[in-house]
Amino acid sequence: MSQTVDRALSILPLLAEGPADLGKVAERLGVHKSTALRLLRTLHEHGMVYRQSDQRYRLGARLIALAQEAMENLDIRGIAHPHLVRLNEQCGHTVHLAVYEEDEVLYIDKVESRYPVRMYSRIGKPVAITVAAVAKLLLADLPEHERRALAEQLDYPLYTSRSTPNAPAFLRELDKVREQGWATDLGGHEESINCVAAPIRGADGRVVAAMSVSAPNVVVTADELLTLLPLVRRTADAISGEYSGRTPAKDTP
Amino acid sequence: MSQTVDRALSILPLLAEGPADLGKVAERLGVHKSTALRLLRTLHEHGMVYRQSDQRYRLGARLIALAQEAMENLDIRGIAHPHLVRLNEQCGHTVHLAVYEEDEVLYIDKVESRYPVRMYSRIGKPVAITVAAVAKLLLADLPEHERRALAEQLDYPLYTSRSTPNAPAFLRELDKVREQGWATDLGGHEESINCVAAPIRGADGRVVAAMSVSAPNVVVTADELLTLLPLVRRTADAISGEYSGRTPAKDTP
DNA sequence: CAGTGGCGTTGCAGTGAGTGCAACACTCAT
DNA sequence: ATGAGTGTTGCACTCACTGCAACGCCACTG
Repeated sequence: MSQTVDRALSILPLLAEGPADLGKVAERLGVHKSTALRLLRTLHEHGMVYRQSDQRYRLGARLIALAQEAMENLDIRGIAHPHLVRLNEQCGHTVHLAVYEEDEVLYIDKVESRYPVRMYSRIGKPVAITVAAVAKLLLADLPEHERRALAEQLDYPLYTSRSTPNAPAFLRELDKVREQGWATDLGGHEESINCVAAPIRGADGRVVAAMSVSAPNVVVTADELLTLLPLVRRTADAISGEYSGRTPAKDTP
Repeated sequence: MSQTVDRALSILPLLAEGPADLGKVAERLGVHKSTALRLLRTLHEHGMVYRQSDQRYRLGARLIALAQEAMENLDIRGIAHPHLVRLNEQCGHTVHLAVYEEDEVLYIDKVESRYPVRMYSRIGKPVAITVAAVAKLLLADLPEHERRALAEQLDYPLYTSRSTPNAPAFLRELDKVREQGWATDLGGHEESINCVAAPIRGADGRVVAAMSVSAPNVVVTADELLTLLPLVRRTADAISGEYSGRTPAKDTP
């Protein structure tokens, strides 16, 4: 809509790939160097980009700080966090909280496993949308046309032999997940890692977030992990109750 | 420099305070509603803002994802991380890694304490610049005029009775820190929390990052924490060596 | 249910902000 | 020295951005 802003914002993902110099930015944007310079300067004034000692630009600190505030303001996160911690204390495994937003699912909170073997993930990282248990729950709740449209436009990378292979299989899986009210990922993203997930709902019953417990095979088998399902669902329901205002937040017990 | 981009970027910190509707954004920017609308639309197309169900805008997912990539691309972080983990395994306390950038110091990595009592902090959060041990190290290394200028323009909030009260005291503290090559924060930010920190230097000897170990009084006294200083310094030096290319990265031992 | 106020949205004419050019300054290699 | 490769500046042109006014839409409300 606004050409100048559009160009300026296009610089950010470009720099996310790695530091770039003025010439490269101008080239990638398809504009004159002087134009790119002015855009970069404006971004710089706002701290969105940083000029390192070799004169190249990279993403700046303000961006990180803003993202930080953005996450703190997601009220579901603040409500859920103590519940996630308690669940982690009970089962010891990695606990994740994720939300859906504009064709992406991303982790917004995480409590690390207390076992020495940990899985790799980071808050803020978009999840493997076609296989992650939390993604299935969040997408399963979308209106049908939106869900179909999204499923069609997605890529279906074969992380493992158990990854969801294509859109029809994915849609079937989503139907199943919606019906049963919980989801799993059994080695669909990384061969040896299993997850079990449950939805968090708002007052209107819509799924606003999803949480999961993940553990590698070497710690517990998939079957053992599934025995945690009732606990995970109870936790998710407790968060739902508090989020939708049905249950007042408990005083720290 | 560029009015349109400048205005658009000004929207982001505004939304970081909390969701806002079109009228409020226009008012705060001092522009017409239609202008604000176009800026917001452009931001929206890039995923920087999100329009929630009540039509108000808040910061979007792409912003969080970008910040994520920004941090992953800081090479000091990748190099330091295994060292931080090892240090945490040895002492059990919370370990932080921080960098200075454009008048701010922010945490870019963290390994959680293994004790049940943890301190609050988050990756990406700007630190209390006038009291944090890592901040002292990073600022102490700035060129003198820059250091003085920054010290003058800072606020000196009295978090506790031991907080640095004003610019002259802060500059004296920085001189001391620069001379001794390490820094502490003994209850200057939170009454019961102490930190000990050491600098990480690049090939040219300039401080590029700082790391710290933090623990609350209830776990170890300040004196006990100080006995960890040699270990912290050795770890910082090991990271320095690897970062500046003197020591090749070890194979996982 | 017509009336009213508060929102977001659209089309348009005017103009000033953004653009690209060309020349310049600087730093490295050769 | 000489050259190629950077980033930077000043300027004339013009097109993209601006603000206005009118419109559509919902939620109240008397």
